[in-house]
Amino acid sequence: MHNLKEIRKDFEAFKKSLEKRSIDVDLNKLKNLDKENRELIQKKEKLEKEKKDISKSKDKSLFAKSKEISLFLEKITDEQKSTKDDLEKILSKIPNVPHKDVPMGKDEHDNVEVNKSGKIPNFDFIPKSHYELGENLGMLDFDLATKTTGSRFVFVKNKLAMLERALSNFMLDIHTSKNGYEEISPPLLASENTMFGTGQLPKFENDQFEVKLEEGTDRKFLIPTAEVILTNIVKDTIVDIKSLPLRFVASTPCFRKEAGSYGKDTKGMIRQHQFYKVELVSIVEQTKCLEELERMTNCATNILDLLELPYRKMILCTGDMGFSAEKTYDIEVWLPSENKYREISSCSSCSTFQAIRMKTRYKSHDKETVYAGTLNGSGLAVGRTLIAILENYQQKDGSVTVPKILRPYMNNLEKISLN
RNA sequence: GGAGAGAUGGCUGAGCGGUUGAAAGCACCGGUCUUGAAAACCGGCAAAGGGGCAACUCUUUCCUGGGUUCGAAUCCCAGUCUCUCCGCCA
Repeated sequence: MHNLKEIRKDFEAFKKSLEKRSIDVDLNKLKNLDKENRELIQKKEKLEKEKKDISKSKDKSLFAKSKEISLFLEKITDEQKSTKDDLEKILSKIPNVPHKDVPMGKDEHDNVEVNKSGKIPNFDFIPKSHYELGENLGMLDFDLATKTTGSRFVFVKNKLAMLERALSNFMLDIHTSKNGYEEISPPLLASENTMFGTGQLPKFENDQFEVKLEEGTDRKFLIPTAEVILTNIVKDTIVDIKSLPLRFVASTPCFRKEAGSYGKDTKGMIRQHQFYKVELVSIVEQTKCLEELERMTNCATNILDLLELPYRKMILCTGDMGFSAEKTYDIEVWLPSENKYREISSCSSCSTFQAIRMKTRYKSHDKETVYAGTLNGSGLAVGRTLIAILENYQQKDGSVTVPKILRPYMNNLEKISLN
């Protein structure tokens, strides 16, 4: 969320900075509501002061007047409250402003490649897709998931289930022992307020799975990413600056409705309603966001290096960035069957955008209370890593070689095959 | 599910109708002392919002939302959460 005070300082500049992003918000209305709101506040405070003075004076002759003021004050207060609500409603739906480094663009076609890494495998046969490989091995079962649950779910079985588990453990080990992240096993449900904090609500309610609970109780949502729950660890707190940066990692299932992506990636497990992801979250001093973004992205690509998977790093253009981000790198892994790179990680700096929503602050070195910076990134999406391994490590006979670094996590298994 | 107890500043914790934004302690910051540090002593230290170029000033906030009152952290009602005991399930 944006700081109204900052917006006010230079409204035109703010307006301009958002032109790069596709937004459906009436910024002029925002400006007017802000003005109206402040006028009402002044009126209100004047009355409150009057009332307070009377009560302090303990002058009985003025008590009746105070009562009168109360009545009027009630009206003004209601009016101010509803103006404030309208204001917040608009404000909460405005996306973060892109950082200057971010290239202008409309959609994913305008993203810019930063670098490539790894060797694209050369096959002397036509490489199969991950779902062909998985189904032939009898270790990916989409039909079974349709039977028990519905579309966009999958059963991962046998050695591939083991591989999935190995991937999680491997990634967690690297991030905790080498990259300084603290491992967390968090709740998978988040409250409405938590979802608001990271920006999933109110604008993207349609993408979320809400859990049906008893009437009258607080709403709860299945987390679409561990980012939500890990970032909100510092919700409503003034963090000790000495404890920064905070770095958390978790491997959790993620749940997404994927509304609006009907017909997209319907085959295979690229786009599922449920998938495992190892998520990295950093809470930093607001001046250190971009520095941390580079670090975090390196933590993610390091996993691909270790797995010896070819990838490229992209910087997202203004039109393709997520709601809360000021700058985002996508890491895309090579998928032989599609003959192209596909997203396997997304690392974003959210500047103070989420911190303002969550009320996460710290005392800066010059003793000011300021908002923290938050970052999140996948390190990596486990399901898609599984796909990448299947496709890049496939053999002519339909078996799959286990990447060397994972073998210790799989009883030294070297090959996944039918037998 | 039944019975109690509680929710106060970064933390611990007093206050139970009127200069209480809130005692005290810890933590933190500044100073004296010290070769340096520790200790001791002195001083400072909440957040959000409004007005002002600024010094500064005003308002709100003691879980949340209502109510009583000229006046509420303090009284009443509703809700949320936490803890203890019993039951139930793991």
